[in-house]
Amino acid sequence: MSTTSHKPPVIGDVAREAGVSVPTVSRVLTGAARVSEEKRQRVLKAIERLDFRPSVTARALVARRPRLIAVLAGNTSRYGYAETIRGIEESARAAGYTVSITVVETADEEVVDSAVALVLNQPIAGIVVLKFDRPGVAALHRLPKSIPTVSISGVRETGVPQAVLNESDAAHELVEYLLDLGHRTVHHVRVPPSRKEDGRTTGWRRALIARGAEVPTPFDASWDPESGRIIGMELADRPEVTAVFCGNDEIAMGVIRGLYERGRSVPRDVSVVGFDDHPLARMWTPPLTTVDQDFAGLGSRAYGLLDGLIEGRKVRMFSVERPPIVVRESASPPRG
Amino acid sequence: MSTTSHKPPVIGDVAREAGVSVPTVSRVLTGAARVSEEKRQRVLKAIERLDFRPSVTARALVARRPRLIAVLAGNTSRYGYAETIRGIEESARAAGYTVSITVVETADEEVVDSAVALVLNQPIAGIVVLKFDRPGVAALHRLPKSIPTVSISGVRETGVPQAVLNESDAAHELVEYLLDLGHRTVHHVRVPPSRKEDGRTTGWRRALIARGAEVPTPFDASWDPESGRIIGMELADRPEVTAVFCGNDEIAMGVIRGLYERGRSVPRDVSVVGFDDHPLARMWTPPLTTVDQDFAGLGSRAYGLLDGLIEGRKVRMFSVERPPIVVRESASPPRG
DNA sequence: CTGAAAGCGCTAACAG
DNA sequence: CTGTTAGCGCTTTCAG
Repeated sequence: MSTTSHKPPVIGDVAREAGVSVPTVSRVLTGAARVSEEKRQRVLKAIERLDFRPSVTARALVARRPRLIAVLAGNTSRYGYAETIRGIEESARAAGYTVSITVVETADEEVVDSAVALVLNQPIAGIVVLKFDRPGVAALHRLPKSIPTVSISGVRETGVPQAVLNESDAAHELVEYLLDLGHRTVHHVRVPPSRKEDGRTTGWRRALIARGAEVPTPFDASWDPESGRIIGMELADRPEVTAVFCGNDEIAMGVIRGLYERGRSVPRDVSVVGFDDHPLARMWTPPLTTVDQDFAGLGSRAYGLLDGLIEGRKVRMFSVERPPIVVRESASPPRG
Repeated sequence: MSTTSHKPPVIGDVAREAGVSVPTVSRVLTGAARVSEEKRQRVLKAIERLDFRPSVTARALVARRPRLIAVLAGNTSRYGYAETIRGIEESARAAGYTVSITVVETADEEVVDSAVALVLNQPIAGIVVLKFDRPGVAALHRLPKSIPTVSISGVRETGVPQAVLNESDAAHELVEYLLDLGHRTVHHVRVPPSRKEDGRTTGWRRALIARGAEVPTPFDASWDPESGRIIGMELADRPEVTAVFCGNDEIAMGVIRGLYERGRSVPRDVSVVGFDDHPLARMWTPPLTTVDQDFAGLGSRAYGLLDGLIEGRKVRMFSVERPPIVVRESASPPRG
């Protein structure tokens, strides 16, 4: 006398349907022990007939460790973020983990706390926090120490294990390249920093100081290319500006556009370089000189560290990589 | 005599530490019933001291419905995908859901099945599948019917409830615009279609036929702008090509670059239009004429449908929006 | 208000 | 091989 309920079937329903005990069903489900072929078939049939799917929650409660990795980020769709997440997901998936994403919109306490609460409300094996911006940094600070956590950043910092792209060295090299071209100094348009100063800005500053060049006040852009365009228009009115180092390629494209709208040509009138090697950087006119950041690889390395933590292996605190600069056509010697 | 174990504390530990029963701890945790202020404080202290966090898995098993929404997509980092995911996550988070992402790399059966298995291996409340490509379509077909599912697409199709951006109408309008400018026909470079033909291509074809224009064979690009560049170079050698409608802005930018590298100018020599209104479309030289696709809104609408399904409300099968075209400077009347 | 008792759905340990 | 017996960690009756 089966009650036609509309709730999903449970293992007991299958057992009854197949005329076996619950553990026997479990055995065919997990393959943990041998079951006679006959009962096995009956069970399989019953499972099919009932469209039964074991409750992952119940399974998790009994034995299995969580197979979910949470990513906390200030953003998901901008190039660097999206690629980093892609790298994490790809590696995690290969290892049988699912990745969840929760964005931390601002660094406000409430916002951060509610995002963190959301994350902790899932059965997670570990957390990756993208520390590219203020919200990311804030989130990291609110996470309980008891959960395996790694961070991703553009600069080495103590705390949890960290995957980093050494941005300051790359920026340093890029600025030196500009200086070597003959520019007296290099102006800088930065993206929203994660703390006082990001690696890109630090590298720029150091290179300038090392060469005894003047260090101009940086311009502040948002993540929107449009903000770069506005700054580009301002820059167009300042003849002393001959070289500009932008915080990322999208901003560089905006800056170039702004310059162009004000009648200045790149690189003839002013050289502009970016950072990241966005897929469109090479399509731009002129093709952008920039730094090739392997974000997907970065995400992948972060997963590697996290996996070590989860498995209880001894993991090193840093996985650092030095991104190479890629010279194209948006920078040249200054005029005259 | 407390055993100093290194396993995370459970509710029983807290109860012992506070000198109360387990249900009492549970009551202060959930606020489900009144607890004397004194015991309440003792419990809170014990929780703090032990750094206890209730097992979400156990909680889920007892009562709570899953608070995880899975997104299945062929890709996560390309503009349209990333923005759509952002829209889903934003709405889901506002409603207290976390979003997981799993990529379906190809439409191969094994690949699709393992991605689907990964998703079903989490306690999920519902699924949204991005049906922008073959892998997405394939994944949708392998999903059990018993789980609330919605899809996102550029064209109306029967099946599960669906959020759609009416791409064919927009493409139709864009092609008409080009024809009105005086072009005899419009060539088409398409991105990888999700089925025989995508809405963008259908709209293009229909517009051409409606006007009695010749329908040239479309060119096939990948998602990589570089593939657009290659095609652009080919196009440069064909003087009969005066207008090109590209499957998305990134491809359009590649096409323009290829044309440019072969000495042709846009829009003077050939008009090129894109699709999506990528943030860089407006920065491009020339600024791209395109279709303004509200991907984030699309994701948000998809979440709305899914939420209805999860809550058991009656939900309509379609949430359709018609994206507007945005005229900028990459298209003009043909020369001569 | 509060403790004892009874599960949630599944797997593991233990006898046969 | 297979059924019975115990839980996993938490919430929810159900008596007091």
